[in-house]
Amino acid sequence: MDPNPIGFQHHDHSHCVADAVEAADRSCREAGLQLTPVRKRTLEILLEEHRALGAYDVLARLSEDGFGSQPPVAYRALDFLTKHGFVHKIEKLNAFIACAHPGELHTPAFLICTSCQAVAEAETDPSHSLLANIAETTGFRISRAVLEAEGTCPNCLASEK
Amino acid sequence: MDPNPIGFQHHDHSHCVADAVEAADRSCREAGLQLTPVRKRTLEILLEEHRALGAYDVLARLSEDGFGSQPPVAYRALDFLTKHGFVHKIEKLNAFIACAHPGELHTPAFLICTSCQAVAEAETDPSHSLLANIAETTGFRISRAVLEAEGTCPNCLASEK
DNA sequence: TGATTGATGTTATGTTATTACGTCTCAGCC
DNA sequence: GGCTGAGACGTAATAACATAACATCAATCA
Ligand SMILES: [Zn+2]
Ligand SMILES: [Zn+2]
Ligand SMILES: [Zn+2]
Ligand SMILES: [Zn+2]
Repeated sequence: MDPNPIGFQHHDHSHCVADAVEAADRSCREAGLQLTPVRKRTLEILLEEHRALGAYDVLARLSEDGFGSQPPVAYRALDFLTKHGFVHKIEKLNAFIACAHPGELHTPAFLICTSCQAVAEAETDPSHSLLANIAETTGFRISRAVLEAEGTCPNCLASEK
Repeated sequence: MDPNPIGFQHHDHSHCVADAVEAADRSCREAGLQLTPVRKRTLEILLEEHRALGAYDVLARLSEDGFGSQPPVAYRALDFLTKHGFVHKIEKLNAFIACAHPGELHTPAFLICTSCQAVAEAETDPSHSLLANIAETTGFRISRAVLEAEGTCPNCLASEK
């Protein structure tokens, strides 16, 4: 299985890390946010891997790179990036992944392949959202939604046969 | 979708625990499953509380009742109940809650009030499911879905004013 | 200058979950 | 009866995930 899928397709990975970091940098400057070295490096790590990483995986990499070696170092950077939409947490995996569609405000849905561990981020249509409908009928006001599905990705389905 | 999710309304709780346990008992006998004392007691505990409980909360109660005191005791019972649809795990809370609509196969959606901690289980319409649509367009085969929303429940919205 | 804020680091601890292994029971079979 | 395999339950030990509390430093600003 491809160790490098975005969504479930192959792609040229060589430039997208730098581009995404650059975009985040610009976005932070505009918003008055500090994309500090640890934070930037954390984002790079997630982009390079292009898959969901646990906080301790990230921490190990940061530590190798000369940053602090204690859990709060990773958790704080991940919190910042998550809070500002550059990274998402996959609740089902207790893991983090770089946003595949940064910039726009969105409610992502994740498709998690239990065979190859790939994670794809799909966009949802807010107006037709299942949860929005439920919220409307029940009078519940949603602030954040978690949409995750486990299953088998197209690649793994194909190779099963 | 269920227009009347259990969770945000008061209701007479006195009989529903016994009824639900009875139903589970019957269902297990029919399916050739063993609803053993620990498993039954675990289900009772979750039904009595009628809210999401952590595995260690459940464990403490089981231990008080003379069952084992080590984590696997709770996790194994919860795994059994979850696997067979009597209990759901709320990923966002790392907690477990008794199913509000047992018996039918379903993909529940949870509404989690961050103000009062109430959790409501709403039914979803599989055919119109957001994730089902995504799966169709991407070729991903879903085996399990996690649908959870955090926000404010109708009761808390009302008392905010 | 002194106060405030926000970022980073550390130590220590808390919370959630699993692995590994021994025992018991019961059903199926000789 | 005695053997065997499967499944349930118990324990000890450990792994994996996450936060609290506190010290330091730099930038900002009255
Ligand atoms: Zn995203
Ligand atoms: Zn796959
Ligand atoms: Zn349910
Ligand atoms: Zn509430």
